[in-house]
Amino acid sequence: MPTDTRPTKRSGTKEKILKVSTTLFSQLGYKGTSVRKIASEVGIRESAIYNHYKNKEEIFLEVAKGIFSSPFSLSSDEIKELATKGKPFLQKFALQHKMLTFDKMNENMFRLLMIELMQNRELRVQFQAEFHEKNIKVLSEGLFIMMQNSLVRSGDPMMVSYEFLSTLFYIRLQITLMHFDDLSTNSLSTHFEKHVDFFWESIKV
Amino acid sequence: MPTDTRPTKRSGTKEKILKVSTTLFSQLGYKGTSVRKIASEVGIRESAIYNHYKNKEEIFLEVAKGIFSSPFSLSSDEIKELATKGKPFLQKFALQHKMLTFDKMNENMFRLLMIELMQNRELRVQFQAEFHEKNIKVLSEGLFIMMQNSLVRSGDPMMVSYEFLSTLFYIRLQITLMHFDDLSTNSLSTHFEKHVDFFWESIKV
DNA sequence: GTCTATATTTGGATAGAC
DNA sequence: GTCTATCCAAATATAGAC
Repeated sequence: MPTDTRPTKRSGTKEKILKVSTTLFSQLGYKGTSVRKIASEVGIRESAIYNHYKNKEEIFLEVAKGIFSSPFSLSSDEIKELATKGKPFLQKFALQHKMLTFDKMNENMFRLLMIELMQNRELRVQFQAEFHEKNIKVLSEGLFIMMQNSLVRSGDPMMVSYEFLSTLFYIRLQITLMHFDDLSTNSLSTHFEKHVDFFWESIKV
Repeated sequence: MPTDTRPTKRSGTKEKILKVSTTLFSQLGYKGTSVRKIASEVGIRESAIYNHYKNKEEIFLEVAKGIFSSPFSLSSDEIKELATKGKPFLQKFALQHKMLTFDKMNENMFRLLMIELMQNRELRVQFQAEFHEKNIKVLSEGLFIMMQNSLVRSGDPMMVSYEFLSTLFYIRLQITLMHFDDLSTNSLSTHFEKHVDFFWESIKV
């Protein structure tokens, strides 16, 4: 059987719907985005949408899947290795956040998260687990090692992680807001590095 | 003329509309809140709403006015006085944020802000000016004085203020999210104080 | 100032021809 | 898989009686 007999005809319409929807949802939110608008941008009629997705909700859920999927992560081994060096661990962590912040796709996802966070309980639960707790865990592991090695002053690793993470979040929020209005983020782009420098001075022994 | 001849008949309906709208907008956002729902909660018909407000937008703008109006502020004199003592300045500032966070009305306003921030340009501009810059200014003034008096290590007051403010914001966001789902914020309620303690240790000479 | 009735628009979704 | 046609529900808003 040399011929490709996959059932999916690859016209790409489904992918295009998803792409257009991602942009619209991240700019207008769930309620602000109509199936009409999606269809219009894709270049097909509303009814044709329903050949690919059961309803608007299904499109949104597909889009929302991408919110907490990060292209970056630190393995337990990487954490251990970097943490013994001290500052480079924080630098790496902050750099990953910076890259996410300036990545177009992740920016859309962050915007969508902010829009729907107050209106979607499931998203709040996921934010707590997939963003907050996950990041606190990674940071705590690193900081715990640094404390053991007397690289940083001792304290509650979770609490110190909280301090470090919260500023990264705020920088990301501000940059995302400015990008929305096509404002320059030059002055903010170095904030990630400045934050690491300030923080390291704060905790190093 | 002993009789009160004010043109406004004080039935209180207009105030009730505003109150109900505030709650609904802060829970469901602008698009999620219908005039129907507002009228129903107030206990009148939709059409009666229009005797008090021109349209839905006008109600929203009236509600939105309260977002950046804070019952707290620090005068220039208060800043100078507290800043010379060092830590008490930061404690006072953080305490004010804590009170805002746990005040029902301000919690609604913060929620509304978060919902509409990504969808309303005017709100983004106001957030930058009325929240971010205003707070950075107050903090910078205090920190500048502390640096002059050699109470804290020298550095860029604006940058240090940014570090301090961002964590307050993140704590507030988390608490607001948890209150939305009726979750206990016991473990978070002391974060404001812990943040001040940690931060003071970080910057004090 | 509130009501009933109604106009109008917008949005989600389906049926059936091609 | 896409189109036209259509339906239905929900939402904003207005007119006019009481």
